[in-house]
Order: sequence, then C-alpha cells, then structure tokens
Amino acid sequence: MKIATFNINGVKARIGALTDWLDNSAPDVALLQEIKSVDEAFPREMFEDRGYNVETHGQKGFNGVAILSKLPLEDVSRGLPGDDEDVQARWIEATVVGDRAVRLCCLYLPNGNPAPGPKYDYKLAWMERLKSRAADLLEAEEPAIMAGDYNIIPMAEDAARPDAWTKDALFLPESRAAFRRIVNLGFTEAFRACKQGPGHYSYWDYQAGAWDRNDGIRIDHMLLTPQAADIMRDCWIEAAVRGGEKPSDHVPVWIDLDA
DNA sequence: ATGCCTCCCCGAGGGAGA
Repeated sequence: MKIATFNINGVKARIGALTDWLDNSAPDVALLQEIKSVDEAFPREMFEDRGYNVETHGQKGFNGVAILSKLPLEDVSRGLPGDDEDVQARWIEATVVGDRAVRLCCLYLPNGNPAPGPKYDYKLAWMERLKSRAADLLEAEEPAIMAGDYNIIPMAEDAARPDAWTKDALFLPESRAAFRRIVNLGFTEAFRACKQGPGHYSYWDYQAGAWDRNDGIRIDHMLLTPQAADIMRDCWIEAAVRGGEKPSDHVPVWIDLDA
C-alpha cells in the first residue's frame, strides 16, 4: 500500500496539478493538507471519479485537511482532541483496510511565526495535544501513521541554509525539542529510517527562485508506530512535483507499506 | 530572509503562510 502526504496549498488552485499527480503517481492513499476549502466546496467528485473515497475536515479560507483512499475508510474522526475551543481544521484520522488495517492520521501542524507570541504558544500547545494523541496510538499496539506538514525542521541537515532559520518557529530549539519528545515516545521517522544525509527537502519557497537554487527545507514527515515501522518497505520524497505546472510549495512524501 | 510570491477572502487590498 502506497501512502503519500502532500500539502497542496489550496485545492481550488491545485485542480490541474493534483489530478495530474493522482493519475501519474497513483497513490493508494493521499493525505492532503491546506485544502483551504469548506467541506461543501471540496471538489470530491473529481477524486471519486478517479476511484477515491473522500473524507474532509475543512474550514473557510485556510487550513483544512483531507484523506483520499482507493480502499475503504472506517472510523473517521475530525479534530485533534484536547481543546474544545480550537476551531482550526488541522487533523483528520481514519482507518484504511487493505490486507490489514492501518490507522492514518493526517495533520497540519501550526506554523507558529512570529516567535515568541500567541501563534507560537498555539503551536507548542498543539504539539502537546499531538503528543497525547500519539501516546494513545502507541498504546493500541497497531500499525498507525501520523503524517503531514509538521512545520518542523528536525535537524540542521534538513535545511539548505540552516543559519537563515535560527529564529524561525520551524527551527527554534523549543520547537525541535517538542518534536523529539513525540518521536521519543517510540515512533520511527519514516524518511530518516530509509535515507540519511543532507539535501532532502519537501518545501521550497515561491520567492527568490528557491526551487531553482534548491534552497529547501524538510518539514513534511511521517511518524510510524512500531507495528507500522515493521511493515515499512520504503519511504521517499517526490521532489520532481515542485517543478511542475502551477505547483504547491510543498511536494509529496511517500511510504510503501506491506499492508 | 521580520519577506523578493502565492493563496485565500472577495471584487480592493489585507491576512496568512514558512
């Protein structure tokens, strides 16, 4: 089973790029972030026509997450637990049933800039809630994946120019420590379990020719429970998508599971 | 690199992103 996470930066603006990608790369499951659409306006028929089941958790204007799956989705849950006041659409999870069941969590972690400030406080609080949900997933001792736009540069090697990010919410020591606290509960960071070394990025700014200069950062991640890591075949980044027509500023990150 | 784009809101110019 091939699963991709992809921050599409607006579903309406990405109709062409997204359908081309689905037709050519053919994920079994696509976990989408930043759909920037309410559920009612999401172009679900476009995906259903291609054989995908569609589950969305959107809001007006920004944020929003969705799951597309060629296999049936069960037990869909919307919103990250832990704060009834939080109205931002950044979390959807569901179980996909192939040869075996895998719990899929699709997340769009807050950016947090400027830091310090209320947006950074929200990011750290959100990560504390994520840690709590992550601990529950581990306790279930089943294959589960938490994938999406984490807005975290884990290590200096995950940025082409780490010095440019030292005061940014994506790379502040406190942000990275919060990410490690979640990983250290017992998760495997899928990409780094398959590929080491610098030069692997999942985001390039639209400005100043960042893509042409390969001035990127790696901020889209997949965290696996031990039972999911057991069945991982491979994990990779589909960087070429960034060079396409009207691209998102992010590219898909993939995992292949024996499931 | 405290923002050189791009997206959204709408129907002008501002908020948000990373």
